[in-house]
Amino acid sequence: MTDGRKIRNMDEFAAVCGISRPTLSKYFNNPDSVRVRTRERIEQALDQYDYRPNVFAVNQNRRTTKNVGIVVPYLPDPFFAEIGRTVELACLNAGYSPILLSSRGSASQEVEHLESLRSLKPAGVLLAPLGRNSDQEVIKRFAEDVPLVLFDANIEDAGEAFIGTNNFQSIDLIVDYLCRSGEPPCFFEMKAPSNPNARKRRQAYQESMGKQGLAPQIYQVDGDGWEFEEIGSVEGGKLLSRNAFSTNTVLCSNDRLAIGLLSAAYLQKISAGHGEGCSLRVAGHDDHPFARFTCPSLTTIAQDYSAIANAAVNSLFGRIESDLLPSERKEILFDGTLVMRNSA
Amino acid sequence: MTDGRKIRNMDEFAAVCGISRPTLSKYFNNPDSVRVRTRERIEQALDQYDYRPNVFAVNQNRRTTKNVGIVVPYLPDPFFAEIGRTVELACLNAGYSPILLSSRGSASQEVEHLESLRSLKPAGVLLAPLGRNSDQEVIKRFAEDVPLVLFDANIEDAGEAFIGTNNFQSIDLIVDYLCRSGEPPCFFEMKAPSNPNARKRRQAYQESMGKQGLAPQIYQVDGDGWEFEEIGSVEGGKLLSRNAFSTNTVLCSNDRLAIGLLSAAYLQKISAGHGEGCSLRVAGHDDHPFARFTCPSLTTIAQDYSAIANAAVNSLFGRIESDLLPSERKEILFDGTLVMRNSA
DNA sequence: ATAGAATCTTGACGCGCGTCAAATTATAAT
DNA sequence: ATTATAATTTGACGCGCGTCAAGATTCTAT
Repeated sequence: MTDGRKIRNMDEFAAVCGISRPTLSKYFNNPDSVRVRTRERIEQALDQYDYRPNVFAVNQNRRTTKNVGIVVPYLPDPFFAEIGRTVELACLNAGYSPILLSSRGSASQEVEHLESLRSLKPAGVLLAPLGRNSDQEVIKRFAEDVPLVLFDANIEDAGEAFIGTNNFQSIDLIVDYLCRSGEPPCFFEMKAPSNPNARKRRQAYQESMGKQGLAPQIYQVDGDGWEFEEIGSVEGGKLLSRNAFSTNTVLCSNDRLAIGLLSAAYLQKISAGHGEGCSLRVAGHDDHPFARFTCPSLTTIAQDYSAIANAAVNSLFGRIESDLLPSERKEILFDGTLVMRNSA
Repeated sequence: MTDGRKIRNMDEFAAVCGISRPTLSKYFNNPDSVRVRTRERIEQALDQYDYRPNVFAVNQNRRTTKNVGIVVPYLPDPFFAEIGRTVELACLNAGYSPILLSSRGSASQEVEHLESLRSLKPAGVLLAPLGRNSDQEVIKRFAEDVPLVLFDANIEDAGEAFIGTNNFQSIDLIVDYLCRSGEPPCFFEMKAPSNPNARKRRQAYQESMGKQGLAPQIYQVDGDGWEFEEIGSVEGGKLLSRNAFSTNTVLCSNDRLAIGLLSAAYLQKISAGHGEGCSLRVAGHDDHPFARFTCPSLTTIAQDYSAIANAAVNSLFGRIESDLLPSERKEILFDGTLVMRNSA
């Protein structure tokens, strides 16, 4: 349907569609800001000659762009791929241009991303920080210039808002379930977790056990980086073979550790699950995309991906579009839901 | 170390560092194109006043940018996350700005990404096409305007080059291994695979079996979309419970199907593996990041991610930097390696 | 039909940088 | 020291679009 002539810029397009350039500019900025008849004429011309405003010229001149940065700690981790994708979609639906970046587990990469985002004059940035390793000062300074919303992992006082899962609720939920359905759980985690959620979950576990009048038992293993399955498998395997767990029920700080632990159990021919003849129950947290396919399938807590993504996006756009000064910092926590499968 | 004054543009930076603006422009375009002493002066000023050229202004005026688009079919798939990440790194190391996009399994999204990349005036695009579902005509037309290199999945005659794995070699390798170590394999795949690699692997399987004088047995199951584990689990589970496989050895078209199949076997208490008392051997293809943690761990073919990524990137940059006309289309195939684990 | 408000057109400037030609200066080689 | 060569400076234009003010044209309501 495209005409032979190629439109090189807005002036030429203005010529062929008989609308002045400033009006076109207004239209592209917001189609509803022009009269209906004008809009129709423009859109008619638009699918006759396929013209798009030059992105660079547009962004150079607008005081603020429609770009939104999304930075996650580690994209090959399916959890972050999933939530990153959801946030991305929410941005698109709101008419913004999302740019999804992965910090690859490195704080300097995280800062680097923020710096290069800054030069894209983004309308705002959605950041799932690395956590402990993040350069918190840099992030706070960044938030002074650019509207910033944190999700998944919190950094005190940084950004406009934090959206995440209520680890105290979710851990309490699964601890309660585990206690009701069998032996009380011990807690399996990494010694120096980079993710602040991990610390919250440990505390939550301790609280929950306390509430039930039980003594918490925590097993912390060495390990660094993002190879959680490997760590769960190797270090968890050691604990299993030493018969070190004080109960037959292990609550893992996250699903990826649980996946590793289950694979170690399998190797040692320890049959995991909640059925007859099973000697090990394993539970996780996050409802990892892979959790349905572990052997046995993993009982876990599902975070409400889309609720978190939407709340984060709305929180950011609310701030952006109401030109108000940053209001008081908000923290929104969503409840997790228990996903009962076969491992516990 | 930054001075109080803020540099707003290249003119101001030229003033404070005593170098003319055109020379600065040259420097930012290529630091080695200016005299050493000049470069030193610039870089000295550069970390005194932190100035960065405006991305939009730069890209608006350069005939071709340093942007490189990377489009993969589905980013939540760890395989593509991994290879996408590797390609991204290779671009960064070559001094380009990668933009990683996911088609989310949709052909229209794939085309949309190409269109929006076009308006970023990219130096080139690296595309792992959806395959069967891709709009091949659009992609070919796109390649007329923008240097394009395909990887992972081929589209005949599209782009400058295709880089992938030699499925005939890799499948032959694993078929041979499976035959030597036990019963010859049957082949498990989806009925209408969107990925062209799947078709090649089926052919390769048939050829390999033929070479050994054996009759191929192919099981094709229904299923659409990207939930391969689910399909492998549900449909593979049906086959298992009907005892439909003609041999105890199943070669899956890819690891994700195999992961699903293994989970189904576990559910049905069929012990998979190559050891004593095992009644099912399962093999996959791709060396999925989780293949090490399935139960049992998955014997599979490892694709050489980084070789593919580097070859793709080099192929693209070779074309970009030598301003030659597109030379003859190249196809580079890398051999896969056998990863022996416990499932077969 | 007519006034008033809403919308559009005209013309012009600016954004920050790429790029070019001519003039000037620095460097290397004789 | 002289010359050839390479690098830099100066001044200027253009890229494509945002934005503004003044005037012309619609539209809406009475």
